[in-house]
Amino acid sequence: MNDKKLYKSPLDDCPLTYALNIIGNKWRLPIIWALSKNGIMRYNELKRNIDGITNMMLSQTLKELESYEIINRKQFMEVPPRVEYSLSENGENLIPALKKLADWGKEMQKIEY
Amino acid sequence: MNDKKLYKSPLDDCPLTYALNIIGNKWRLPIIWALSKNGIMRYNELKRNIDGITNMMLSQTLKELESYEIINRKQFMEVPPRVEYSLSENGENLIPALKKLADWGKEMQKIEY
DNA sequence: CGGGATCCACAGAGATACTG
DNA sequence: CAGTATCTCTGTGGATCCCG
Repeated sequence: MNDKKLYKSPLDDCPLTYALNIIGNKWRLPIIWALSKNGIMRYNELKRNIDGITNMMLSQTLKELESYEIINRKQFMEVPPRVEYSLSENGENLIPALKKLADWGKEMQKIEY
Repeated sequence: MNDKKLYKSPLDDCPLTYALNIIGNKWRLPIIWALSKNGIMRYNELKRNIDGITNMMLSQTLKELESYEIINRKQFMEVPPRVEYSLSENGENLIPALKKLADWGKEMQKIEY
């Protein structure tokens, strides 16, 4: 399961660098954001919600986020298959920090160019 | 000056994505962090302080941060040349948000693996 | 001292097609 | 429905050398 996990810097001394490695990839934020807004979501629901993401990127990123225990994956043994994703507690704890960053970003957008 | 600026997504709708594009590059955080700790710093001082950074990466990243108006560059017409860098107000405003993220990262580091 | 120019390597993202 | 497997390509970072 956690055979690979981080592929950036293995020895993440700085907590800030560590955090940014987690959310820095292209599709992680969109997924976290979507789950934060909608609560529990299924695979194809996420795919429809996140514009431009491919199956490969979605499933790969979901697996990574799961390995960080930022999201929960709940699989139902049914036909057709059903899998539900949601933010874990770690994931929820991230949201306020992201909001702060977003506030800063909003101010920045106003003054640039 | 701002002939190129962003080379990620030109139309950054989301303020969060916008913020992450700004701080997401490899050396931007280390530079911001160093300036936040030390106040005013000279070029070679930064270089000594940031482990592993090359001239190219340092000067390029400084220019980018300057174009975002996150840092100030003050050049003195002396021989030998002297240039001082420091955080601008935008840069200072970023620090609290980063601290929040770092707090989260610290919690994450504790529970993983 | 404080950079700039050029060339190159490689990780990470994308396209496409297939499967339990 | 919920994913995987390959293969390719581009952007970002790095090495090295040069300049005012």
